[in-house]
Amino acid sequence: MNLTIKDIADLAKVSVATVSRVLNDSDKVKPETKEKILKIIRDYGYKPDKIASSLRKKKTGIYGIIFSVKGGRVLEDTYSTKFLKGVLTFLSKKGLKLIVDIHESQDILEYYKNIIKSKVIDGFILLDIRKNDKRVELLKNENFPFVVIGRNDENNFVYVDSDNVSGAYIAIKHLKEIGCQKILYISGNEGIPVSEQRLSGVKSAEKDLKLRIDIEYGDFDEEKTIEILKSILKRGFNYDGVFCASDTMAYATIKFLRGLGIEVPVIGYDNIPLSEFIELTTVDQNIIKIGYSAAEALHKLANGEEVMSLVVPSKLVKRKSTLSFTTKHI
Amino acid sequence: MNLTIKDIADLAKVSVATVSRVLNDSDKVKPETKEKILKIIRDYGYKPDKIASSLRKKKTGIYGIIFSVKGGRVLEDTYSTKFLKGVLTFLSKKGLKLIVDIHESQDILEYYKNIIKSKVIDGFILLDIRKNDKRVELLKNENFPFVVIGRNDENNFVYVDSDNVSGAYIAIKHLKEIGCQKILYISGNEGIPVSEQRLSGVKSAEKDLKLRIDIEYGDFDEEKTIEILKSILKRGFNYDGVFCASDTMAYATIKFLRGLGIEVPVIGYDNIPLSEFIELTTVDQNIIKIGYSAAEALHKLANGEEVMSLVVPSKLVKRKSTLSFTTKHI
DNA sequence: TTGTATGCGTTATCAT
DNA sequence: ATGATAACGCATACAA
Repeated sequence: MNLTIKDIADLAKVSVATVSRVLNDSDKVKPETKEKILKIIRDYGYKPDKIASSLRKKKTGIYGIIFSVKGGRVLEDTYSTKFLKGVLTFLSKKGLKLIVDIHESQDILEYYKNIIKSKVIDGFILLDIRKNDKRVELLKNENFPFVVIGRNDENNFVYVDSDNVSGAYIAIKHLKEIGCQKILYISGNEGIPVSEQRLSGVKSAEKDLKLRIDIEYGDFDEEKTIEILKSILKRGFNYDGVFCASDTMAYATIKFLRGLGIEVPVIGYDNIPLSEFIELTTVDQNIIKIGYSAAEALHKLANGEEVMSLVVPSKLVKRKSTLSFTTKHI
Repeated sequence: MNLTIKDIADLAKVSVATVSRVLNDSDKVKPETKEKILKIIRDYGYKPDKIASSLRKKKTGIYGIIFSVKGGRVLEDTYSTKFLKGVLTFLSKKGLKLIVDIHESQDILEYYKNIIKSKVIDGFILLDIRKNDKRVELLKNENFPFVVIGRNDENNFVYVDSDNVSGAYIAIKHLKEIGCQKILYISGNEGIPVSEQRLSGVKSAEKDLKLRIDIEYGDFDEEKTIEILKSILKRGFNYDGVFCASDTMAYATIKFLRGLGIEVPVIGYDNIPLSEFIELTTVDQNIIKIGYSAAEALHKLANGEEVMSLVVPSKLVKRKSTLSFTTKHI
């Protein structure tokens, strides 16, 4: 049989109200009685029932994140785990919990709605945000706390995003530093925010650093990258540096060019595990930090605090794919 | 303002008891009134408060898993995500939830104890099981439902484990099939269950298939593997096939031997992402299935059903690290 | 500073 | 087949 607050009250010869007060360290309790109660709580190993407490307080201390099985983060890549680790690092420090869930993408709105009404979580972290995301509309209507990872055009919400602009900028800057003058940038899909942000960083670096940078639009993947390179080769490949919007593209680039005997500095984006292996210089988004900050923001939001959106800086991880060229170029 | 069961009862002109009955589809309710109530529930979009329900039912429909930050699965590798994906696939199908947590390894028992007493979860999945694992003792004492991933010596609990014995067996069998006769097996650390199971599979394959297999004890990691290979090379390397207890070891082996101009079929274990990249033949544990089965077992256990432990078969993923030798050997 | 009493939204027991 | 009502364990408004 498990102890309840009533049992503790009886043992301490006080009322449940007083025990409840020390449990939530309300100040209006005499130090002596507080000590007495705490001792009994310790001696008997009493822990309050969080479900009962949640029902009363209308707060559970549990937050939620839903991974889409199709079309979004699938909870299979290292992004997901690193992100989770960041989130959990914050939450566990505060004694808070996280419900991780997955869902097929169809009736996703209904799914969110059910979870909200079931009252088990205090707030959501939203992944894979899209333009005119219906979830944002729903959560705002329900006045339910949430934090978005990434941005869209509206940004009528609190978000935590990677600083793609400066991330791309520092990559180009590094190419310049090792002596590159005419650079090829293979972008991600046109029209999606991440691509536009990275492209914008590339363009401002081009201006600031007085470089010549050609832009090609890829799709973050290998095949398209190789297509692009092939068509460039027809008119002659005369770049002394390549920057790609993803590590996958960078990998494809190196492999393809090497097959043709062309060796040129290449930088990728994301720092996926493969990149360490092939020693690819790349932009690391600091995903753990993003997760941590998102959890922190959500918790504040759920407690009625004012919260600002946040852009987390990335850092360049320098490896052989550029460093091995430093001597040649200088 | 959110609807409660009382509101629905009033709208339907019945008592809350009746509404509760249709909610939990108890059979003792007239079809017409049931329909009437269901219609109102649908029309008004009512969803019961799970916290209130949990308090009454003494069940939340939430399960828990705790990752150790130090010394265990760190929620950083692909094992963790694949496993989670399996678990969540089952749970989401049943409308159940999962709390994912991390914890520093120190007062881990206290941590489990707190969570149990807080009443928020109905059962645990235990990772990184060890000999005489204190958590097992605790959970058994508390009579709290749990399922273990892996085994130890006692096995006085329900577990879901990978079939390391047959996994190792099929690897050796494949080596034999491509013509290997004298095989080197580099084991994992002596004395831990996984190592012993894989070794046992190797040994029975040795007998069954009439092979000559030499055993060396490594530690699942690169450095030790290379040490072992170096010492073998002193007396001459005369193996025509190598099987390693991990992909990492297999990778080290290939790299090291290749550096010496030695090309020999190599098989690893785990099918980590790198292995696809380097085209390493390896044993895949089917981690997603393990996660799925564990969640299923836990749910049954938490509902008082009898549950058997389970050993999930692995499969061999054949790639170039062995297939490129098929012609030579035949 | 402490106690009393009520309610949080359900489910279960016992009537009817 | 349905209703009235007492729990579930805790937190809080109000009283003392």
